Amino acid sequence: MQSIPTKQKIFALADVNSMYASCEQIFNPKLRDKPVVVLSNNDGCVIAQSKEAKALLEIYMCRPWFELKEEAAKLGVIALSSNYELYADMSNRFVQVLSQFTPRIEVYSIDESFLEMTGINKDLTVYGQEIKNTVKQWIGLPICVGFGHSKTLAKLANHIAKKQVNFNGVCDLSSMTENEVDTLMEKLSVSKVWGVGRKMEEKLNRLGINNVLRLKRADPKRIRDEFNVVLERTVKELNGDSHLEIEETFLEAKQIMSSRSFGKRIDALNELEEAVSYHASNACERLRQQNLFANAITVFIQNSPFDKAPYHGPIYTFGLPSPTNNTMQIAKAAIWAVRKIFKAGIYFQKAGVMLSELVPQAGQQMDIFGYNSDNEKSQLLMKTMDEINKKFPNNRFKLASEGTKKTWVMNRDLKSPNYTTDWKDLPTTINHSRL
DNA sequence: TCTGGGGTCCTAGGACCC
DNA sequence: TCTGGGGTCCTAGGACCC
Repeated sequence: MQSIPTKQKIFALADVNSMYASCEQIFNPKLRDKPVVVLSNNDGCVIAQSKEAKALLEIYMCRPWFELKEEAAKLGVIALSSNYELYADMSNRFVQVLSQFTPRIEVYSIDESFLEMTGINKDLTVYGQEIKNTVKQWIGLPICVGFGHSKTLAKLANHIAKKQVNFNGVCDLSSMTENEVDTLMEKLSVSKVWGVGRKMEEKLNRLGINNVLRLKRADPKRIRDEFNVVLERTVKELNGDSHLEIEETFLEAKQIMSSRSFGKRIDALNELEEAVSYHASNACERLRQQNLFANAITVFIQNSPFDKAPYHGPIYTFGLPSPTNNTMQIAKAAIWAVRKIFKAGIYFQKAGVMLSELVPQAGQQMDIFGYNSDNEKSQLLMKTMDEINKKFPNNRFKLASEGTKKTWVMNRDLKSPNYTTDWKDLPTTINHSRL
């Protein structure tokens, strides 16, 4: 028996255009209307391009910067290291503005949010323009908005709004006729669908499903047999049958990871200990922000897959004696683990710490002596540490084991100032003359 | 010299139990 | 002379997302 939807839902997806590049352009007028690229940590790869940079060369994305540098310089492309403090702050402001338009928002990533629009009796194309213009006016970010009867359709609508200029940044699939929607879908490759990556695209194409319309019309049962339940759900969502809800509630993390590649290769144990100690401290800070405690820790170190030497990536996971979020305890455990997996003569490129089996404060277990190993004194110390670090982010209060030399720290040579989160970087008339 | 970091969900297969 | 079947839990690995 087929269930008939009593009332179709409506979702919107609001997404910032070239988020990182746009943030940089807002605060530095010299970057406006210029080709700008933002680089990953260590200035490794291109992870964002302004629309001007995209126009020059689409394939910059995800390619290593050292290969592109020269050519980019000739084309007048300006490169910047990523400034996550700035992007995170702008992202919060973006969500603030969106909350003016609907009470139900799901912050999906740093640059996109789903909005529940069911029951909002307005011309959504007009409403979308209003959202777009308000965000632009209040915080300066350019966005696109897509509407549809499922999250998957809202995502697709957003893609259309972004790529097809005649939509002027807003696409509402929910008010179109089935024929109009199908015509749009027929022109899009399946890889544009949320949840279809490279592997699935290849397999779908082999089965003759080479555009979105064909995926929409595919038999869900067959898709489930050939692929999995997730893609089956996607097919239903493409048909306007909503299976994914807005997730407003803050989901508790299941694991917290801190890892990063080094600015240079490292073969000394003491430097690896410093890096691992830093990551333990960083992960613990995020653990405490969510009032969680970890039961298990994983430490890994690895050389680069791009180096000539064979891949070596030892990884060690073990349970902690009792759930903790104490930086000193976890850093000690991490150092112990890295000593265990360290091998001399390997030039390591990356290290990381992952905390898992996370439990909320209430679920904290007592150890066999009947009291928490995280006694009140150490809790107070952690709290003080977090408060100091919040006030002085550039002068962190940290463990001695993190070291002071930081030879392993990543390169961010081209980073812009922290315009919105650091008083001394606040844009002023004086700073503007410098820009 | 230089090739991101942080996640989630699902599945298959092994171990173990009755 | 027999070698079933179903359930659960765990782990590793694949695929995907931004």
